[in-house]
Amino acid sequence: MTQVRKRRPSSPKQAAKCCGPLDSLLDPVLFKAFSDPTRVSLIGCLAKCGRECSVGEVAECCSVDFSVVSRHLALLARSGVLKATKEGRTVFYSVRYAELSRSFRSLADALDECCPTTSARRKVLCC
Amino acid sequence: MTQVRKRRPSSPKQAAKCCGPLDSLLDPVLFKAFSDPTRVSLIGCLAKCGRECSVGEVAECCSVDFSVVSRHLALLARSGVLKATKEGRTVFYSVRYAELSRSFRSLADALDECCPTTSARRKVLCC
DNA sequence: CCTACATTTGCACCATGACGCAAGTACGCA
DNA sequence: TGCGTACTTGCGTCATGGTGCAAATGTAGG
Repeated sequence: MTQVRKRRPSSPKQAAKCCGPLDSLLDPVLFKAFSDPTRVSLIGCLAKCGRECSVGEVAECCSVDFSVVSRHLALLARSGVLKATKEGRTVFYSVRYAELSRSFRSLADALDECCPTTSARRKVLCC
Repeated sequence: MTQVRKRRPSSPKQAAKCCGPLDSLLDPVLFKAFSDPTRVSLIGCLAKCGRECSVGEVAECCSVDFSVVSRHLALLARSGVLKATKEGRTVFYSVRYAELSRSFRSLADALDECCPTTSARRKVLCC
């Protein structure tokens, strides 16, 4: 044993609320939505389409199973990336461009505020 | 069997290069870096710190094992989120604020361009 | 009501990834 | 060269998540 380790078995995966608005903007749920290549390709398909698409239409875009597409689209809707509109038995999905743009832009703003080159160099010690 | 499915067993997880700049900006690697709560808390710790931090300093911020912090920070550096600077046997990590801000801002721009409310409604059929 | 269609859900399988411990590496210093 | 410090890496374990198939659900139309 050559090293001191900290082992607090309770509360793994806690979110440390640290740096002002940055923490709330870095939502793991939103980023997880974009972290899978299949999901990204589905978003790309919807973007290329330029209109609302049904699950079946999106499924024609990619090689995975129909049910997989359904699950991915539902997850993306839950994450706030897509908007789901049900018409009869068909569900139309579309990209929430404006909301996403706003999220990423405010995240960029928050990052700029933290940037040591633009703001004065802070001396706050970590924890 | 009540449903037609497509099964192209070759090339799973292909990235469909669809909608102009959007696809290249939606890099799953970058988003995967932000998709883990522990990693996000480490980033928050570095942000709160406001300066370069060693692995040991960051490790004091959270409850996970030292080795876990080391791995997460290395991954974040590989993903382009952090900058690693080695001084002797100590590695200092800092957040690439400017680069990240630029990435997210250009992503927001690309999303705005795709937005049907700002640009003319397109009629392109998907696939 | 019955049937066809669009989508969702249950289940099993497998790959990936996060984690902790221990051992290994790299570096500075005496 | 030996020791201590700072970090990395190998390995086993466990949880999560992506996938495909089949069955179930929900919904319109005859």
